[in-house]
Amino acid sequence: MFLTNGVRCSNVRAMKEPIARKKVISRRSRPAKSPLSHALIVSTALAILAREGVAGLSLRRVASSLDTGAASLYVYVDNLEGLHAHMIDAALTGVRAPKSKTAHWRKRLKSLLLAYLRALHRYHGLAQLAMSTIACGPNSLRIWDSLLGLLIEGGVGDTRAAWGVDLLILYVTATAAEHGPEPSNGQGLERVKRALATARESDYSHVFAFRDALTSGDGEARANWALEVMIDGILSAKAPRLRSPNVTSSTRMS
Amino acid sequence: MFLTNGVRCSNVRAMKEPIARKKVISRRSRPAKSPLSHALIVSTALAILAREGVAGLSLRRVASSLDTGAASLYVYVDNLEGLHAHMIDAALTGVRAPKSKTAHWRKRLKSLLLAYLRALHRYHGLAQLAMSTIACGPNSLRIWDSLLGLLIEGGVGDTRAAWGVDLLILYVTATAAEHGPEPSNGQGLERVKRALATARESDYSHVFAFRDALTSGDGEARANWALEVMIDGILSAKAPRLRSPNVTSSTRMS
DNA sequence: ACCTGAACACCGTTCAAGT
DNA sequence: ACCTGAACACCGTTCAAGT
Repeated sequence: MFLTNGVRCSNVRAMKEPIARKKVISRRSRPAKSPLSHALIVSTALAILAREGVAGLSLRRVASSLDTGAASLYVYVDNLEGLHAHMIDAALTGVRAPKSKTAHWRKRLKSLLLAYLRALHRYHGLAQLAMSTIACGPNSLRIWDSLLGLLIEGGVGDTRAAWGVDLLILYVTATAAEHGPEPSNGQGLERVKRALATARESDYSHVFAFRDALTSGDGEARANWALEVMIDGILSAKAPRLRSPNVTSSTRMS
Repeated sequence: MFLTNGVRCSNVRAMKEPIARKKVISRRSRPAKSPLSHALIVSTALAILAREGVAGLSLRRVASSLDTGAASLYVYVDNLEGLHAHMIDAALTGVRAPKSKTAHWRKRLKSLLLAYLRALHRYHGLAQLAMSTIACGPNSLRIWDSLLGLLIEGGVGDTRAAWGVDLLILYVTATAAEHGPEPSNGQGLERVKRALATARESDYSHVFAFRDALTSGDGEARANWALEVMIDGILSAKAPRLRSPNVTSSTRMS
């Protein structure tokens, strides 16, 4: 209730300030302008990200959306990076695997990873934040847990499961960051296509031969293919050899 | 000559300014303070990145290292993002695959990818730049070309080669960005370990069971394993099905 | 053609002061 | 306990003016 209200407030304020004067007549008639909270700050920040992308996101911008100064946020937020971490976790709320036994584990695994990909794509630039801040909030942990469970169900029960999950998540996050709906990346892709188009056969014969294949397919198609590749690889890979292959490690001694 | 000199100059100036007064007596005795150039700006920026990390890198900082104002750089550089792109390509200069036939293609492929990984790790935060700016300078093209050639040598001659190279490069770039030597990521890893340590078995049973495996191994060991996984996967994968599977695509008609 | 100072419109973060 | 204005030390980029 408060959350949605807060977000809408920020929406209104974002487009200049015509109503503002009419609404702020009395300081008594409303509860001290929706009493700032951690959740309100995070949801407002996500709303700004959705509307203006990563370039428009700043503590000052969030604060002005909330009709206050940036300093006020520091009661609820450690710093900008901390806010980013909480934004990521909040955006991952709905990301879940299909119910157990409704489909083959492999299908459910891919479904969860693609849901994660779509969540990152829902907000412009969220994936960039996810690349610079390793997410480890409750929603991230839940997703890790599900992924581990699905690989275990698929018979990958050793260190491969842990490293495999790491690989899968890293790939999805990175591909979202690279092929995200960000304007800068849109330009980036154009730049790449131009570079490929001007690559001469004498200099870069293989790039020349594959110049179309290199940029073919949309994001989801490529992600689909890459996930198949990695799952196949994880299934057929050897478990990595470590100093001590199972749980007992030096860290548990010290 | 000028490059190295420029870099050293910036090095000196970085640690306060004791010699400065003695050196800048005459404006005639030196060639208008090493005449600014694209290459000089890029190498100076890389030197700053190496010394102060991504947080210390800015156009103003580069300019002050070069004893001028930020505005002066715009003759040689489009903007900050353009500078980033050139820095990445410059840092990739020495990244090469071992000579043909000196080893199995698979060994040479991994060697090239690990050389790329090490190049990204040489400068703190360069990988982060590489994630936000798709590199497509001459050195990047050369690396792409080598990778494609090696996969082709390994019998992967269709669209898999193009998408496979994309996957491999994306992974290496992303893992360098995530496990980079950046202080922020150092903190990040600590945060993750703490989050894993406090994950309760009742909430996240699989994460709990694999909490050690999830953070075991150093960067290179994990990269090694992940590359094996992906190469295996690429070799055994089906070629992705597209509207038109080979070179001829709609883009060549228009 | 190249360089520059000053300005513009921003940042994150801190801190003394208010309530 | 919570909020705030003002300040600090920065940003990228533009532009008129100089040489």
